[in-house]
Amino acid sequence: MTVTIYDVAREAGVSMATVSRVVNNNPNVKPQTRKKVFEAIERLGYRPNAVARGLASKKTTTVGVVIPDISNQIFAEVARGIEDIANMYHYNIILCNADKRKEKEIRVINTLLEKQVDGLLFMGGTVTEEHVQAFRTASVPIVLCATTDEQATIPSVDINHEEAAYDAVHTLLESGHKQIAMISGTLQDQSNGYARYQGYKRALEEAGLALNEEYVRIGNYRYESGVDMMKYFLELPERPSAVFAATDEMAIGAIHAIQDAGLKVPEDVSVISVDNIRMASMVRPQLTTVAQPMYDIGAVSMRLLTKLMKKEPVEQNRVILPHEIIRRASVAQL
Amino acid sequence: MTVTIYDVAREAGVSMATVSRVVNNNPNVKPQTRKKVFEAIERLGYRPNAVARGLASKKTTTVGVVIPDISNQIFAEVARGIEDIANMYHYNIILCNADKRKEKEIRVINTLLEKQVDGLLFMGGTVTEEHVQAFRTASVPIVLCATTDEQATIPSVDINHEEAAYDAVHTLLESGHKQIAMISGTLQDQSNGYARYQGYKRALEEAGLALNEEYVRIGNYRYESGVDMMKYFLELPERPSAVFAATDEMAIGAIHAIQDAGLKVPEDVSVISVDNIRMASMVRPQLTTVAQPMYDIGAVSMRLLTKLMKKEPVEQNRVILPHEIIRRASVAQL
DNA sequence: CTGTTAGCGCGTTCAT
DNA sequence: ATGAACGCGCTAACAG
Repeated sequence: MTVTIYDVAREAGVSMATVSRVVNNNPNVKPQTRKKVFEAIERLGYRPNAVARGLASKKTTTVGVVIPDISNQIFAEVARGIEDIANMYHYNIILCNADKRKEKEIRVINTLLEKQVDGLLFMGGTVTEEHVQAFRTASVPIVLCATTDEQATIPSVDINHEEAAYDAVHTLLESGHKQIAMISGTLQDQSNGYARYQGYKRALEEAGLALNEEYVRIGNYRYESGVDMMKYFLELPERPSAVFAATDEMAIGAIHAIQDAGLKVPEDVSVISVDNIRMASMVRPQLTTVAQPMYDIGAVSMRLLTKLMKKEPVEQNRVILPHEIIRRASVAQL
Repeated sequence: MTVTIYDVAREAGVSMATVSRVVNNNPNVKPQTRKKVFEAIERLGYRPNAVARGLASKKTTTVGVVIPDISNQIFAEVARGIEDIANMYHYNIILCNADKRKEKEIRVINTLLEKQVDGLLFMGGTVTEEHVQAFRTASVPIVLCATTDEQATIPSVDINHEEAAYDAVHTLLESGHKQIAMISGTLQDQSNGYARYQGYKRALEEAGLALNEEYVRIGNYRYESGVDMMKYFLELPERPSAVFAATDEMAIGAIHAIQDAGLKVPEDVSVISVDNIRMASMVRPQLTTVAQPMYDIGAVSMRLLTKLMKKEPVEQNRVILPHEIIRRASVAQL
């Protein structure tokens, strides 16, 4: 039924070793023989069995990627970067969605390892002790992508979230704002939620401004929570003149909440955030935000992983990519 | 170095066959023996090798999914549906991005087949003769997801795009609009671009309205082209009173082009489209659109595939899911 | 340049 | 209920 390397060998009148050489581009084959083999392959419709190959060679030319949420623009963009570089180095990708649930993350890490991937890219999400534990049992390299572990023991590629947030708030400060609210992500989330909140805090402190608890709400990174939290701020006796959202999505929600209340952005309230997803320029007014280089994060982490897999020397196990403020139209000068 | 079923067998004082039985939940094992084996597995940190297992059993419990564009909200949503059902039936997913390029689509189909997936889900995109050819060489079931082939020979799950478009335009007609422009996708794209254009045409015809060539522009499904095409319409001597966009993204672009020109939606121009992506309710005014059940398309197609893989009987090889108009705020009554 | 041979780690008869 | 032995399709020495 299925045609094997053996059938091809018989059809071409050579040994299976020769067929294997041809298929694997081994130069040690006479051109004529090579041609015969190719013809036999064509005639029989032979398709190499990657599973058998993987077992024999102990390599699958496949890397596993765990993604927290496939429907999140940010991760999708990072994934593109990963993909492109993977392709370039002839690796295939197994993308596994983990729903942002730790239990499922651990599970997919293990199935990926069972499938004998040559390397693993763990994207986004918080890296707990349990994760580190699971990574430790792996015999292949792993790199964290768009996240880091607290002990900084695992190779990773990310931006400095604290600084990005600091820069965003600082931009507001520069424009004369003093009543700056924040729509944060969960403080449990080490690398994103917590770090961005810390950046907000530091910027205020350095400006000599007191932290007002009423001015900090915790959202869930999504649009709807941006709307809700902004509504809350709008009803405060002393309305903030600007708000910093931890993500673009929440910022866009905030913009709409402001508009729905009959106010204008940025005239009445300024909005800024971090991310620079495509949607940031698909709102009116267009969103001013601190861009994180999503594609590059993916690309660089995949590149790092290829080096690790090939046991090439790497200069840096832990790379921080630069962020950049994109000034659009959602922040007013006071 | 790597611990195999053999090591476990020795450690537990049984044969490898017994270990295999335990790992595969074969009931023919004395509870006590089972316990011993589990302990040995634990002690050694044994992790089954899915590659070896795949070779021996000729099953990988993995299905391949080719996705045209991972950063497209629609496909991401469909993928979630696929994922959930796959999980339910204990299949793993290999997600492969194909960049909407035919050549790459064919390539990933082949690598997926080489990897011995138990089934294949082909998502979105146009299905050409070449695709059908590649599918034919497969010895595993394949289902098309959010697309169909012209000859209707391959199992598929989709909506009726022609009717969805018809309903959208009909909604405009009902509201009294007579000058209805369309921002279409490429007419080369059988299942989406072309079909939706046909629906537009039929609705106009049935209403006794002439098709005005100036009122039809071809976009590329994305926001920017929605902006551009709308600008074109706005400069026409006789501005349309409503526009039907083939996708929500282009519709949102159109809304912003209208607003940027100092006009209002829907007072000056109404906008409607097909898709109902999350962003549709993340604009002002919120977008009226014909919803396609993206999650369900994914879920149903995966369910169909599981049946095919298990050789269970299926009632319908080709399922059309219902669409539904979501009335929000972008269409005015004239 | 080509063929022979021995596994890779595991599922699966077939005995016992 | 358990074990011995074979083979899945291929790569990788080793010979020649």
